[in-house]
Amino acid sequence: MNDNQLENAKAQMRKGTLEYCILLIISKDEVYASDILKELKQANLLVVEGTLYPLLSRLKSSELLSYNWVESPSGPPRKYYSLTEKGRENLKQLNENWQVLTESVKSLIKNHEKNN
Amino acid sequence: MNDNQLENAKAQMRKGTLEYCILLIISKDEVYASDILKELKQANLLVVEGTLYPLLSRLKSSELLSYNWVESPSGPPRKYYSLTEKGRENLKQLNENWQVLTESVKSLIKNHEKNN
DNA sequence: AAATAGTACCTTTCTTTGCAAGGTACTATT
DNA sequence: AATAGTACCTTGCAAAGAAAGGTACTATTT
Repeated sequence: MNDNQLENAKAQMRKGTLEYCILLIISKDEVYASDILKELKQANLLVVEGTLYPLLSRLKSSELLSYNWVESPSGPPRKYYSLTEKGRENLKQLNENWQVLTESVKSLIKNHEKNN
Repeated sequence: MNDNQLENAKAQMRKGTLEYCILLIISKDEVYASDILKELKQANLLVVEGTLYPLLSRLKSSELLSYNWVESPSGPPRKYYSLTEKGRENLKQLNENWQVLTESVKSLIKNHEKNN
């Protein structure tokens, strides 16, 4: 049993937003994996390669993302991702859902604060 | 492969807040499982028994929760849960973490909106 | 008294998924 | 030729949500 329950719960929170955040990032510019990792890091949302690559693949095969290969100035070629139409549609819904969720949590906080 | 990617991502978001929300609910009053399910439902956070019971057990064995048996006016006895000291400490940290996370997401939204 | 319905607890089984670790391959530099 | 840096991906493990099924207590109906 893992008894770092606190870190665990924090990780859970972060995970929940992962896909949403990645779609957000890709919605602006075409980016490749390292760009995404960098932006998530700047936003305090730590993610590693072993998480990101499979997730990008899943989103690709669900047709939310497309990519094209672009040669790098130095090193191997890169996969630059962008949102498909379906991806944009999806992101819009996740935006709404995120708003609803934060409101829900806010109401729970309000109804349960400072009674202990 | 499950290709309801949207529902999936929404579920992910909800899951991320689950433990936090449950601790919030228990922080106010002693409650038993059905109370928790009811409150989560009211907050649009659907959860089922098969999710809740194992989670409560985990929180118990991590010593964030304690319970006592209370006889029901009709039916089998109930486990009424309350937060331990450790549980309250934990909740405080999750509160902070939730604030930080929502700020992070907010900044991502700000930096990536309406450029498509 | 037996059967049924309602409530409350819990477990088994399956699937998804995050992540550490390891692997391949391309380019540039030493 | 060897090393370092970058970029892609996969393998294997563990955690955890959820559907379905199980046990047991009480109250009501037949």
